[in-house]
Amino acid sequence: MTEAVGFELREAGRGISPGRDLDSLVERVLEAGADVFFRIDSPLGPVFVAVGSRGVTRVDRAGSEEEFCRRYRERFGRLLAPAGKRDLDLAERLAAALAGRRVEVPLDLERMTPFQRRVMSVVRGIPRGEVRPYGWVAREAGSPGASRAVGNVMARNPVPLLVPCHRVVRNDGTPGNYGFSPREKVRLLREEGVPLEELSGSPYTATPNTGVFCHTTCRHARRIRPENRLAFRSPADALRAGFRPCRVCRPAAV
DNA sequence: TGGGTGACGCTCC
DNA sequence: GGGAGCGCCACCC
Repeated sequence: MTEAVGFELREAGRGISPGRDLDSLVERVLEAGADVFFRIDSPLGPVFVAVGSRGVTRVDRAGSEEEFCRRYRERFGRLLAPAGKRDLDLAERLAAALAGRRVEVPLDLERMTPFQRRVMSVVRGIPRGEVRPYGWVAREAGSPGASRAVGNVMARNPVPLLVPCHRVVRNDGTPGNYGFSPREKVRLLREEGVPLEELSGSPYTATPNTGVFCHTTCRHARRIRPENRLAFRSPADALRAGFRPCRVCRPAAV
């Protein structure tokens, strides 16, 4: 079981006492004055995950343990101690969340601005296998037109995979950039079953049967049979053709 | 405080 | 079709 999540069975650091999950880990974090880190296999390969008293603070690709701890200390001003056997439940939950499954994992985004937190919350809600454009994220976060600012937030996402910034793409349906490289973004999206070729150039899909148009990866759009599909390049085009936006994926403001 | 920056988006050519 | 140029917005220094 432990091998399945790639969790390192290392004894806990100084001051860490027994506990079963996040609540008890929180108590121990507060006692020890140090946050706790895990090394877990993920779709990005092995990553370090740091957890503080309020939740996950950082996900980063695994280099050396020393380097991760040093950078964490510089950025957060806190020490890191390796998680222990007692933290297996949380390690498994983290592994599931990193793999894109819907698992409750608290995030500590205290250091972010209100706009950044709204963006993170919107992006966190994009389901596996679906993508949304930067402009849509900006609108849903309450700042229509701030798509470039959304890109800035994504570029500094402290918890990649847990906040799936790889599911945010350009308005024209092309993948756009990614912190770990655009190729990595494409790979992650393919693994999640996103039809990138179909998406590029026709990011919106409608059907005359209902008069509704969706983001092409919306779960409703993906049920439309090929012979009933109409592709659109923009919400404006779909609206002009007389379609109304889907109430689930909200491709346009109503 | 204000100018520089950027994982964007739109228009023009 | 695709690249250049510029606007936009939030954030940083």
